[in-house]
Amino acid sequence: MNQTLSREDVLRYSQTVCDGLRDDDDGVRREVLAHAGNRWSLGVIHTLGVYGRLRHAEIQRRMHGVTQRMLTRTLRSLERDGLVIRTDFNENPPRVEYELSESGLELLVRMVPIWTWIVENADGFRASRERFDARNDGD
Amino acid sequence: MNQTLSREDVLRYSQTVCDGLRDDDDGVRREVLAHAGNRWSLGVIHTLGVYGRLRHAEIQRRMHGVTQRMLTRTLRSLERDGLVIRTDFNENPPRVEYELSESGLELLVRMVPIWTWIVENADGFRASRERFDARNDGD
DNA sequence: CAGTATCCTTGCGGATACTG
DNA sequence: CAGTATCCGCAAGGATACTG
Repeated sequence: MNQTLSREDVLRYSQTVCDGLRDDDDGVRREVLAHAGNRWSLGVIHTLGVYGRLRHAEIQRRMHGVTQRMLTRTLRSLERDGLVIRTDFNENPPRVEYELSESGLELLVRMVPIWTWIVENADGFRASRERFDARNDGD
Repeated sequence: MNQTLSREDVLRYSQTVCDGLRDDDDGVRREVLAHAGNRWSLGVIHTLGVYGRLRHAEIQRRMHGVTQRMLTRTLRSLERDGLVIRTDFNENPPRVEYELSESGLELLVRMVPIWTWIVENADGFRASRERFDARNDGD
């Protein structure tokens, strides 16, 4: 849990964040980052990471609660940024397979520590919220 | 760039993602994760990480383009999840200072690799998008 | 200075029905 | 099977004005 990472360690590296956030004219960086935070992207990346090549319906079956529409949208935006590779076999009935690109795998690798940390500390977050809400009820 | 991380390495760790995404009744985990991906949260966390304790207006000055309203909202939600500590000195004129909590620093630590990776590969993402858009123009 | 209050636009996410 | 096409509610994000 304790990373024995001093504030100085963080600062040394995190200057990149500042620089990167500023000159992002087209917003690409922020949008790639958004893949980490939105409803389905991480789930898709993870599913493809674990199971390899999958068809549309197979992904949907392995994820909880995605609609067909949102899955399509998510896959499109991931494909656009090169994180997911789409292969259309042009068959009838249609067969399309999705797999994680090298890039997508790299993102997954870097997301795992964060997600693990969140899961481990979920109770702490919940508690913090309860305290906050209690404090702000009496206003 | 090459992480020499095999697909197996990733899978070993990333099972947590799957488990964590499923039984998240109140959505706390996903919402904490969202701090990583939304417009301003990461910027605030980074700014407080670099500069330490800051007042509302000082944060705004150091970030590019945040409105007062969005900064307040962002700070509130971060405070609620215990990532940021708010200290109100109850003075007049008002003085309120914000700083990163231990928890917030831990998130920042885990965000730095992702952000660094995104910044380094931004050109690749841009290129991927152009190819994608070109492909899908001819439809 | 550190906020609220108000109004507005945009896009996310979901439900449902339809198509090649 | 792998999508589109519609329609919808909701929250993010922004502009502007006001307050203790």
